[in-house]
Formats: sequence, C-alpha cells, structure tokens
Amino acid sequence: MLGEVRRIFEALWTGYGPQGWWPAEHPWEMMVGAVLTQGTAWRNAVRCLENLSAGRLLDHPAQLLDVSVHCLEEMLKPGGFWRVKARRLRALSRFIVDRWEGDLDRMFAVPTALLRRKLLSVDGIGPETADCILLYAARRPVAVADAYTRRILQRCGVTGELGYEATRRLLEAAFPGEVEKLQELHALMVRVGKECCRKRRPRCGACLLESLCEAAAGTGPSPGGVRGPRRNCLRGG
DNA sequence: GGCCAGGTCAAAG
DNA sequence: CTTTGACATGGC
Repeated sequence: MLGEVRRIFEALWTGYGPQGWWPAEHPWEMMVGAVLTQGTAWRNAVRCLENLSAGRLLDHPAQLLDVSVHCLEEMLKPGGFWRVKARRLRALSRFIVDRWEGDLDRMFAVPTALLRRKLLSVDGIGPETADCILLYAARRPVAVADAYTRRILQRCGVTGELGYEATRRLLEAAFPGEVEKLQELHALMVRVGKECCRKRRPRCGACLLESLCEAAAGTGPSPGGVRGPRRNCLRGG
C-alpha cells in the first residue's frame, strides 16, 4: 500500500512538477489563509487576504485583535462564512498572543504532537487546518489527508473508505520525515482532485485519474507493481 | 439555476 | 459513533 501511494506521487510529480505550495509571504499569512480557505475557493480567500494586507492587518497576529469585529467581517465577506471566519481568526490570534506573546517562533518551538493538540483546541482549527499549519508554516513532516486525497486513494483502489487520521498515518508512513514531498503531495492531490475527482461521480474517462490508478497498480513500465483484479476509477463504485 | 469550493462545529439520531 | 445542517460568497 505504501508503494502504491509512492507511485501515485511519482506519477503526479512527473506529470505536473512542483506546485509551489503554500503561496504565502510568511508563516502567519499562511495560517490566516488556511482558515480563510476553509470550504471556500482559494481565489476568494485571496481576496480576503488582500483586504487584510491592504489594511496592514496581516503582519502580526495582534493586529487582528486591534480592529473591530465589524471591520474585520467586512474584509472577509468576499470569502463567504465571514462571521465564523472573523471569529476563528480572532481566536487564533488570541491563542498566539496569549500563549506565546504573539511570537510564532516560540510557538513553532513546541514539539509536533503537542503543538498539534494545542492547535486543535483553538476554535475553528480542525484536523486539516492544523496539519496544513504544521506542514507548511512549521515545516513538520505531517501529512494533510483532505477530502480530495481520500477520494483519489479510494477511487484508485489503494484504500477503502478511510477516515482522516488513518489516511494521514498512511501518507506519513509512505514519506516519513519528508517535508518537501508531503508538501507537494498535498498540493498535487488538490490539483488532480479539482480536475477529475470531484464529489459527484467523476467523469474521468480520459482524465489523469485513470493513469493514476494504473500507477497505483504498478502497470506500465515500472516493475514489481501490484497486479491483479482491482477497482479503478472507471469501474469502481 | 445548480453545484462546488484547499472545513469546522454543534446538535441530533 | 455517524449523520446532518449552518455558515455565505463567487465562479463555472
């Protein structure tokens, strides 16, 4: 199974190359973006980031606590969920200001497992957002097991229906300690997911998902692959 | 118009 | 423990 995951990564890497994630100037901007993109198209999250940046509210966590909630909400409107996201961003700012005096370097000095637990205790930081922060802002070897990734692994027949944590452990076992690869993996999975592995039945007759399934199966040039009857995205349920 | 977006949380069943 | 609804705007 680990080999299948690695083959999928190699196929994606070969096909698409580096994605340059996460697009942010600094760790705090990355963290804010991670909250803003929840359930929202990235392009709309970017509008919010631009509003914040233009208002000089994106340089330091404490800045978000210095403006009125109303003002903050106005800037977040283009991204949707603006009421909850204003609350969540302030919760995250307050968390960093209260516990680490607003100093991200201090926060990132905390060991990975402990920091993950602390992040999850913040309102609005769930597993995926926490892992994105750990992977891209703190540069820890943590995997992001988002919905796209789980669907792709499932539809390529690599796994059955796996929950978030089980998928995360699988990915981390496939690339232990490899921060760069885990970063690219998540970015590439999102890219492919958007193209041909959507929620509703993917129309992937000619799409890349098919070759990913083959890559996972080890068909084609690479030797030693796992063979035999399998479900792929075209035949699978 | 319908569906989806780089999710999370609280309330039910 | 799993399922469901709320949160809201913008693009295709």
